[in-house]
Amino acid sequence: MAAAVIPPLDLAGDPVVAAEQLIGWTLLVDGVGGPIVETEAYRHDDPASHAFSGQTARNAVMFGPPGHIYVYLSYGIHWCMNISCGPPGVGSGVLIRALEPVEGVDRMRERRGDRPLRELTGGPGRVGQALGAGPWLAGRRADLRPPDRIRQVAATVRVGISKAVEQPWRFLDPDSPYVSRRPRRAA
DNA sequence: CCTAGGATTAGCT
DNA sequence: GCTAATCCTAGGC
Repeated sequence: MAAAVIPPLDLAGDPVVAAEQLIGWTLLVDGVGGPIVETEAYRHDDPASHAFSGQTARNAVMFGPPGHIYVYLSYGIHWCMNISCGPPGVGSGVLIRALEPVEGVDRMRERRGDRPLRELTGGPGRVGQALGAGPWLAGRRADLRPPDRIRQVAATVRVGISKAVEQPWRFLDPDSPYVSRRPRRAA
């Protein structure tokens, strides 16, 4: 029988490509995490990107080497996790919007409360909380493991932004119950 | 210095 | 469906 084809992962190039390839890869922080099922790409020349206005102390990780963790505080409450992409100096990344809670579920529940699996890591703020994200993770190398199986990948428009809203740069596994919300088709 | 607003979520109507 | 919670950052004065 044919060997399973592991999708390639190239974080050093276009974050849109990386965001699609990352679906199915397992992300761990100190052993806690699981397969990524939803991402969004943020290009350097993208008005919706934190890197759009140039490098600052806060977004510096996006301008560093690919494969490192960029965290930011959303709405003053939620620490969201990204993986830096592209060649150093450019400034791009992929937001991790949802993953399947597989490794360290107990620790996720310690951090998120005793909630059903679907509510542990479905949403960028939830992923951050479940994996213990905060400023202390900034710049750490992302712990990524290859997919254990092939997944479907659907592209939709991104969520919660006010600029470049038409770009279909959100990717998700349409068969996973752990995505943050049902897919909406790109216009 | 001061202010507006955000890559969101939870809880209530 | 609507909105409060909560705080950091960029940008304007």
